Amino acid sequence: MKSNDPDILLLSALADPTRLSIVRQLGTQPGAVCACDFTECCAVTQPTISHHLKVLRDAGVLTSRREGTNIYYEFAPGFVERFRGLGASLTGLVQLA
Amino acid sequence: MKSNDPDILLLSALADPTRLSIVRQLGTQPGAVCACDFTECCAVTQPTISHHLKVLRDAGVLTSRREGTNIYYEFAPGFVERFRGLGASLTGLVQLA
DNA sequence: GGTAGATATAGACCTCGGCCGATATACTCA
DNA sequence: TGAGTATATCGGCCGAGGTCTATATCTACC
Repeated sequence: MKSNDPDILLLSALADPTRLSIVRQLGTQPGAVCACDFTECCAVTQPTISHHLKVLRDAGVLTSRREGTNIYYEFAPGFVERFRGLGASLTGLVQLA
Repeated sequence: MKSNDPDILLLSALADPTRLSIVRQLGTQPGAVCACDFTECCAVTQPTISHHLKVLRDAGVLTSRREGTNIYYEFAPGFVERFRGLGASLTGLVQLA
């Protein structure tokens, strides 16, 4: 399977219940969110959350910055546009208003 | 893992190289495409293509109609809008122009 | 330096799903 | 009805990846 297509990477990153919960939680609040706040939303352990955050980072969905001992995550710049562009390119000629 | 979230179903359906190739091929030509035409785009056997088409159908990406012995696939009505809406809902408050 | 808290990494386990060959089903036409 | 073509289903194999526990790394503070 292994694909290096960035679109596959992006879609795969979002196509997981735990990761989509993380992304949704980020979407419901403005600004960055501390990694420690994600452990509540999903019934998984801290290492698993950390793993999923890495997947989302690698896919270009999120970016992170350290602040003391905490690490804050937020949407990567251009992610929204990128997701939209993907949808548009998928459907190609099939145009809409 | 098993999720019944329709968004997960949709994203999972698209997050596969073979299926994304199918979707892209559909996007490059207007109207419906015969199932027999997908066997060329990907280096997989006919049963595998059939399997992927079923996944895409079940996820609500495609619809099919029989025409003699051939079966024609095309984007499900509202798929484009649904994909867009998903992107918008994911990013929630994170607004854009 | 030493301790405590937050996050990441390593390694193992097990399920999910993509792939195939074989076969079944659906349709057409003679 | 029987042969031929197109598509779907079945059953099994195997690698990818989600999850865990244990442990390492990083930072702050005393």
